[in-house]
Amino acid sequence: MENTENARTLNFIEEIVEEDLRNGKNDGRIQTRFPPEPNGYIHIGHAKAICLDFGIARNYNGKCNLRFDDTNPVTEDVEYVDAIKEDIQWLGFQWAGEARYASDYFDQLFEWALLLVRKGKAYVDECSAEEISAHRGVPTQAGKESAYRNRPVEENLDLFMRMKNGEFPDGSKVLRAKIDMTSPNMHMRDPVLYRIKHAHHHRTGDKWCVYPMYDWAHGQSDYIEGITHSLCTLEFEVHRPLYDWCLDQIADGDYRPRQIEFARLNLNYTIMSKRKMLQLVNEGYVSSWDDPRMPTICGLRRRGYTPESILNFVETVGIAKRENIIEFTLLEHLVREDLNKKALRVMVVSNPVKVVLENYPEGQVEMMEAENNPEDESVGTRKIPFSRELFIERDDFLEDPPKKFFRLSPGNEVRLKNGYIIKCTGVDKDEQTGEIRQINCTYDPTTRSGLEGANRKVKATIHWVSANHALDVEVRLYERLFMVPDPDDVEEGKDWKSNLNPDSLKVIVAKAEPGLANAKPGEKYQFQRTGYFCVDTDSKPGKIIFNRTVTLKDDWAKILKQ
RNA sequence: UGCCCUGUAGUGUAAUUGGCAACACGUCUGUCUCUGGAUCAGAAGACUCUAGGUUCGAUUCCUAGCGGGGCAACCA
Repeated sequence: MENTENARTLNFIEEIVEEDLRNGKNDGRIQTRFPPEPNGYIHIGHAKAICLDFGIARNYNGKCNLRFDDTNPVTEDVEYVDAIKEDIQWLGFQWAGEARYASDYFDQLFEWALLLVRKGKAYVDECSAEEISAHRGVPTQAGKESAYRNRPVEENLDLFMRMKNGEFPDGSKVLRAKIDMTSPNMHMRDPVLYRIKHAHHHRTGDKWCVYPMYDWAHGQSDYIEGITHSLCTLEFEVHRPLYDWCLDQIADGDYRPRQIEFARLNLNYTIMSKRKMLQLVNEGYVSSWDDPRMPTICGLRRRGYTPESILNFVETVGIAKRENIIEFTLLEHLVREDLNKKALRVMVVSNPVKVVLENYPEGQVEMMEAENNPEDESVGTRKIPFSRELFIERDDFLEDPPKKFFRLSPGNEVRLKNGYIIKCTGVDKDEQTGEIRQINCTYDPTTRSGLEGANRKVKATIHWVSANHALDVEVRLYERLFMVPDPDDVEEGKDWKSNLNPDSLKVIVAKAEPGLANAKPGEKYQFQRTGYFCVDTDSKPGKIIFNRTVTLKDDWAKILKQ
């Protein structure tokens, strides 16, 4: 019974893998790879691919390589290489051996291209990009062959070598595969294999001035690395015939890597395009790639998301081939679930109003004991100072409360978490504005937490901090970055940025229990009754900064809406 | 007027390969509680895109439609 509980059904890729294993394909070897292009930071969508690629390897006793797909030097940079490595490791994965680079294979790739030319399967085209594009035709109509398509092998060889030697300017020539200009698959209409770029490459420097295209580099790199299952997203589906064609040109034995496509991850209320993320950073809509509002891995990390929550998310979302848009609430649920087990509970008042306990001795301070996490006894307890003057949340008091309001109101009792039961006797208001300046209460000395008298039933428990002991902390309250589920859904003339939420960040100063003065960057807390918070990397001793990861579920807020 | 992929509760993923459509999130009730958190119990919600066909029986197989997505970078 318990076994079936754990036996998750296989996704379609695992089915293929197990089938291959049963058939003894590739001698039972499982080899995958995660192939990011180092032209941006990786995001939660990449996390899906990472979990798949590394997960398959892990579960089937295989290996997963990390391979940077760095065939386009003009958009790529080492800055991204380091960040990508860090993010993968933070998620809990480790690639086999050293990180690899498509650029490691440039010599081999070039040799194979030469082989293609000699076989009469590739030619140097001197048409302009525009002409090539025009000749390619449209999906519903066949293309036209280039005038250079049938030149002699020797001439192609000579020209290609001279391309490599830097004799021609950028864009003047390309090497194209000779396949079929009438193919219904556009990618088979003599795809470009090499282009001239006199560009500095972040690894190979100025060695090359011809660079392979994705289609020539990717499958061949897979082949070199002995990849068995080359997993990628749906948009590469139409490339697969070309992927296979390229491999067939250079492979001799039975072994071939197999490309399998799955649907990428989409999340509502967010964008998943590196281009758009870059724009948000460059135009100052967010502070950086690791801004806690970004769906990047580093952004989520800074926001307070745990690797476990992201892994669970990817697992829950599943792998299939149909387009999907996942609800953000699922991600939030999973981070709450994880943080509920791990986060230490503390009391922080974000919108304070003063409470004075009229019958509590002036100058007296009691140290109250508080559980650090009711879900985990092993993390123990701590002491919090209690005194005559306290801060509570302004929202926890209502002078004229509706029926279902259980918190503090005149004549009503409420429990102070880890403290006493108090009763409101009245309020002091600003004569001009009517704003409540101070709430007056009496406390019942017999109801201290842990004492017999504390067992009395009280409708609500609220959190508090001692006014004289409170620590001022900066709290960054984050909301979703976009106001609408689909940020790309805009009316004529507007662009996706018009859907940005102007209130996605609100910074406040809150009153925290004094022990938080020692909070360290990265630590995660639950502000009781409020939400989960993570100490920001900008935080320093003397200036503690918290990022709100996610709010707690709030039934009262729901009642208010009704 | 082409090719490829894909249609199962609001969302996502299943259905042991042809046997009463399940799970998670979300929604709604209620229970419990020194967090209106967590927990626990329960409910609603799906003509499985449509129409034919094969079959005792179809989400599953076949045919034809329809809807959604992708493909026309010297990007990946």
